[in-house]
Amino acid sequence: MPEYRPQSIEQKWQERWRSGRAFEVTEDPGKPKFYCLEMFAYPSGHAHVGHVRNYMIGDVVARMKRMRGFNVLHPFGWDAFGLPAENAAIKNGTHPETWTLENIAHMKGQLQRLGISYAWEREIATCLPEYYKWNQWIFLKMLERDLAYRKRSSVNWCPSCNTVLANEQVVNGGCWRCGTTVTTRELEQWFFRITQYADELLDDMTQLGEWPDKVLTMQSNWVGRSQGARVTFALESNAGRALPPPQQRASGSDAIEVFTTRIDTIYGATFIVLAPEHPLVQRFAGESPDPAAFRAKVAKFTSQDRSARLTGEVEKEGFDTGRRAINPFTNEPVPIWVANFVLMEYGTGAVMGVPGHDQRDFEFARKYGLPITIVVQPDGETLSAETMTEAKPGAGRLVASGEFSGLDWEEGNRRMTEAARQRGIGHGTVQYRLKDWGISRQRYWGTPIPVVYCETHGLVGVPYDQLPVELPKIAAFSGRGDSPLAQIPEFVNTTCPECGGPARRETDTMDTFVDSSWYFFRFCDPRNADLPFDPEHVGYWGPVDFYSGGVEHAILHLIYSRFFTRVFRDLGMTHLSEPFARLLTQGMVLKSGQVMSKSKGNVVDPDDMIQKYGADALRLYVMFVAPPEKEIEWTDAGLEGSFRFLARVWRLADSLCDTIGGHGIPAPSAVALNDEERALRRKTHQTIKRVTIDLDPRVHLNTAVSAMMELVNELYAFCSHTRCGPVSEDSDNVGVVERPATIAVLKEAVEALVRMLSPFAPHMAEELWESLGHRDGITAAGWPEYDETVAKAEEIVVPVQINGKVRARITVPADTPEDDLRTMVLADAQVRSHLDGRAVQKIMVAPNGRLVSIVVQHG
RNA sequence: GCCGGGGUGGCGGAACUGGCAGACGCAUCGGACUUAAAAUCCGAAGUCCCCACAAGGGACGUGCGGGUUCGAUUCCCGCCCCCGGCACCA
Repeated sequence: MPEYRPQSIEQKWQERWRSGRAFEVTEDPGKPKFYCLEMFAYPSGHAHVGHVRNYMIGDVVARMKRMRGFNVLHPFGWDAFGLPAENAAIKNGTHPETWTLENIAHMKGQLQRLGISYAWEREIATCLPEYYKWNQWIFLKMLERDLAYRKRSSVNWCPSCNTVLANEQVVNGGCWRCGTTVTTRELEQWFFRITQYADELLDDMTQLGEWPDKVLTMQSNWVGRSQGARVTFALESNAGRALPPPQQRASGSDAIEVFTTRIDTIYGATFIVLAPEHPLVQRFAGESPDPAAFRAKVAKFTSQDRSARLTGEVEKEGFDTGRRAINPFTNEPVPIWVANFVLMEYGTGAVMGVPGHDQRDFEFARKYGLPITIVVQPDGETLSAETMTEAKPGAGRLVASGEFSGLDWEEGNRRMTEAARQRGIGHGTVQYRLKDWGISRQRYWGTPIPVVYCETHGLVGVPYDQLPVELPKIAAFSGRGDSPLAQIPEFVNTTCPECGGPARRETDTMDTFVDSSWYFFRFCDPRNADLPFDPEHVGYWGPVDFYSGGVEHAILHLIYSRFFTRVFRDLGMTHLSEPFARLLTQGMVLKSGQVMSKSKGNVVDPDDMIQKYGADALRLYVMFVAPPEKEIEWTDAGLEGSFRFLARVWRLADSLCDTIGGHGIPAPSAVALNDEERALRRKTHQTIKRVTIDLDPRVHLNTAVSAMMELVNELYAFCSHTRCGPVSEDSDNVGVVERPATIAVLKEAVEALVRMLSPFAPHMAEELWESLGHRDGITAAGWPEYDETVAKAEEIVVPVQINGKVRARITVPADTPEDDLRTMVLADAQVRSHLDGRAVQKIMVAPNGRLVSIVVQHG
């Protein structure tokens, strides 16, 4: 008997799949489609087992769906633009393109050695002009529809390297290369107007029933919708005059507009706080008695570390501007302060301070001696402004709120919003945390933004027929100066498409998240030279039915992809709004409790494991050790266990293939079976049922493997009794199985097992399938079917509880009627000894006769 | 602080809708085979207690404390801890 030697088998089948184009697909209206996708890879160099876990999970699903008759699209590609390539160029002098393409070649080899069933002919790499051309195309469409626009925004700047830094190049506030403290600079940058879709992105999450709750929550936090109102506080100098009409007032500087979610507390608003960057602050400074001192106080706040201010690590501080505004509900003047905790980026950059009902305002008021007024009294409490030690946010009844006093706070909120609207001093509104997506990167290795700046025509999009704007080759990377592209005159200097006059190219490139926001559509039509994709192809394959990847992409990538899908929809290129029907976020692979990384030196290279145990054992181990969503701790012993299991299956099938591989073996349903044969057949069908459901729809890959292990254990026991198969070798008289019924049930069991195992261990399964006498490959063999009546147990063991404790077990035929069951239980000797003569108060049978429960008097 | 997920043997993990807790595997121990070992095959095993031992029996046991129920890992209430997200967001 040949030993299980995975290496030669795996090479053999990988070569056959490749030459037979086994996983390439075309559209087939006669078959249901299934689009199975794993997040494509960043070609960082060598993939470790943590990276490839995701691909193995997807491959099990793809292979299983193929066997179940689906037309499966399972493509792969490379998220090939990005900073590490550029960093490598700066450090080692390798060109980003060379570095990237070499990494792709290596990682592709690793994936092929794992036997992942990709349609490699559809492979894409985002760094190729044939791909990024379409990023530019999409950008121009967005520009036309006012979904792309320019505005000033700040970037990280290293004053020593004299260059812009990406967020990930800022380490603890310093430059990644020289450690110099990073400052910020204002630059004109490009934005995508994702906020236009904020409501839709939030509301449509109800359609994402097959996404993890975790991801939905994260996205919903990210969009951060809050319902509230904008209210205008007039400046005191204008208090005597009648207010001008609202449209003039909103833009005028004689009033302050605040955003609040609790307009019902406005009678308790005893001060106003402006962000240091608020436009009125500069005016107040100019009008103040000592403008220099005023500005110095403002500058103290604006110079505070940006991120620290945003995260609230800086102590709350403020100062009184000396100016006052009129609370439009109380008509009382309130002081206007400036403080570092108010952010210009959110809302209107001005807030009303309600210290009685907002903890932050409370602390601020106590610190600076500002008045506190209670305007909401919670049920069963009487608050007092003098004695309270913290603010009381939340529910209650309005007090000291004029005509609104006595109302419940929610009702008050509605009425006061309406009152503000009627009086022209405010309106209900919705505020989002989500901001427009800044896509400009002052980097080389990305998609050039297809825009030129003409001296006479200003900003002009590059015409579609001139796409792509190709990245020029750069000889050397210094990591200094402006955008690398700005340093190449041949690139920068161009002509205006409108007038032919001199023009300057945009030198920023796009955020690489643009590349990944639509690649799943490109896979449907990867070589299209006229469009990003043909709507017909996406119409057939879309949406992605099963998408898996790391939870680190829960927000950005997944929300940008949802945004892009809606943009394509509005361009008439797809009917879809949601790109991914089902999402699985796979857990990480840890080694000694830590994430694998090159710097920690704890990476496990799949190639090493393949060499030692084979790709099949590696795949099986990773699937078996935990559910796909959970993180796993790598152990060599576990991998060895999986190898042992595969070798056990190998010995079983190999030793039986002469017996069960022949022709003319009857179907198990056509012959009379003895008890043992019937039991094996039942186990076979039970296993098929469990594995089928565990894989689809549940994707509980670990329990599917357990079920197959149980079947193998049962098969070994069966062989041991019938003296055949792998256990016959040891014995003196090798058992030759002659009973056709035995052969029939063995054949059914082994063939079902091999087929079910094939998504996990495809090479071995193909090899065994072939040695069992099949020619057409295991995918064509289809998924085994189970017969519910065969799977059903004939006899069941019914536990008997007496006062909640299991005291006996009786074996009865399945489907014993409840009444009979009661009688049998009460007649059972064991039960009677436990009853000990006590009277039965109650006896009940669990649904399907799974358990009998008796209640007796204690005694 | 708000939101989401979780806490089960020595370890990874099972348990579909409230019905035998610990499937399957790892590690461990024992037996068979072997001159021996490895490999393989077969078997044991939650904890504690009773019994000289075994057979057998009992108590306890799914983070903690209560509750509902004939019956709770599962449902409800109140806590503790761990992981993840958001957060001076008005």
